[in-house]
Amino acid sequence: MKFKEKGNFAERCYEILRKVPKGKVTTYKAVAKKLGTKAYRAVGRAMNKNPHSFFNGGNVACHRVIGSDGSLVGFAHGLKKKGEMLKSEGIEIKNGKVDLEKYEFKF
DNA sequence: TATTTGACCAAGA
DNA sequence: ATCTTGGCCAAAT
Repeated sequence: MKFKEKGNFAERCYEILRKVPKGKVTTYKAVAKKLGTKAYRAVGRAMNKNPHSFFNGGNVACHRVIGSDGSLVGFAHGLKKKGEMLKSEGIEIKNGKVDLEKYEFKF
């Protein structure tokens, strides 16, 4: 009984993102690792789709996900917007980057 | 079914 | 420090 359950992967990502408290951020790598995979890219791609975005009535903080380097890699509505949102949550951004040491939320 | 893509990452030049 | 290359995995086309 091997159920591939494709599509479940993305759902998992959203669940994890929901666990990230306000004022904290996580990295694609961390999420992928949590899922027990190395599909960093797949995670980000799932965010791009983000069926649970705030605009869709969901509550997945896709903007709290950043690169392992602390950079705001990308955002569906523009990196600029992403930075603003993070600042609004109390996260300090320096030179377009976030201090992972301070704001990275560990599961 | 096969190919391409993507909000990544690490290493090399 | 920046740019390029290769590798990784899942979803889209």
